[in-house]
Amino acid sequence: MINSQYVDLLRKANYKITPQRLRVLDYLEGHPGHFKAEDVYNHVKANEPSITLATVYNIFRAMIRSGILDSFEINGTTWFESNTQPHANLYCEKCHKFEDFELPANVLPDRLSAEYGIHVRTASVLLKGTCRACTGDSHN
Amino acid sequence: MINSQYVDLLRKANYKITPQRLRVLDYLEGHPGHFKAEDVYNHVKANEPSITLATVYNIFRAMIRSGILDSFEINGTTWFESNTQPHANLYCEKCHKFEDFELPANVLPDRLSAEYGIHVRTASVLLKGTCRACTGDSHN
DNA sequence: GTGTTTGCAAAGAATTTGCAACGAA
DNA sequence: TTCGTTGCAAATTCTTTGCAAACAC
Repeated sequence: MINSQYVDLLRKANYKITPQRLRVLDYLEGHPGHFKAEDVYNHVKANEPSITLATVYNIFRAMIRSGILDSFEINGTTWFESNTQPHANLYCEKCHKFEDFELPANVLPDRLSAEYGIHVRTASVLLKGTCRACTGDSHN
Repeated sequence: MINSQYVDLLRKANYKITPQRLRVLDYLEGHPGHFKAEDVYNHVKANEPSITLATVYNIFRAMIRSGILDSFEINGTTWFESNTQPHANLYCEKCHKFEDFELPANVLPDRLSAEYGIHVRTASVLLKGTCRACTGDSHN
């Protein structure tokens, strides 16, 4: 099964494998991009009607601690993503979608740690502006 | 007066110069680092007792639009800073203070815009980890 | 004078908490 | 069996809003 890597990560971090957590992993499989708690809540509710938003938040915390998810905040809401590799997130202020961009090697956490004599646990690069599609768009 | 540059920026953006806004500028002058709305509120209250938190938020919005302040979010609260030059903010998870770091030229907004064919209006690099002081600290 | 800003109280949005019942290991 | 997890409701925290009075220009 395609999610077994994530299941392993949960197990390694001493989390139990519950049906709710498996349904969230299903969501990740089908949605490689960026999502809010409510997006996942709405999706999981279809198969697991008793689940609550609080449980989704709870599960996200476990998954972040397991190394499955990363998160960042925009305008008071937290966005999650399963791309845990260092990268830049561009939030398009026109179409309100995200686009990922590679980061130059010299801003990767390890490089920053080494260069500055600090310990960088997480690094998030958040760009706000206009995405490729909307920039190329003539009618704006 | 040392704040005249900020006053000019407010004027250029068509904002009026009110006593409350001047008191917030006073705060900036004495606090070059990172602060929350409540920090400024508590400080300004001393000279302007009728000010409210809502007004501070209101003033911050005007100052962001004037190019005086930048902001970013951590754990559900918004932090503000008057350093509007591109840089990385390290949030130390041990001492809960911030430390600023220069960014390599290839992650400056203009470079990213050019390289990726997008328009980058703001770029925020947020590092979480352990600051220089706490990393060098033996007892942890 | 005119339109902006302030102060106040109340609303809003997102996330967390407490706790009893449930369930994975 | 045991302790972590879920579901539910309520609470919290941060930020915004509506509106009348005050004020900058």
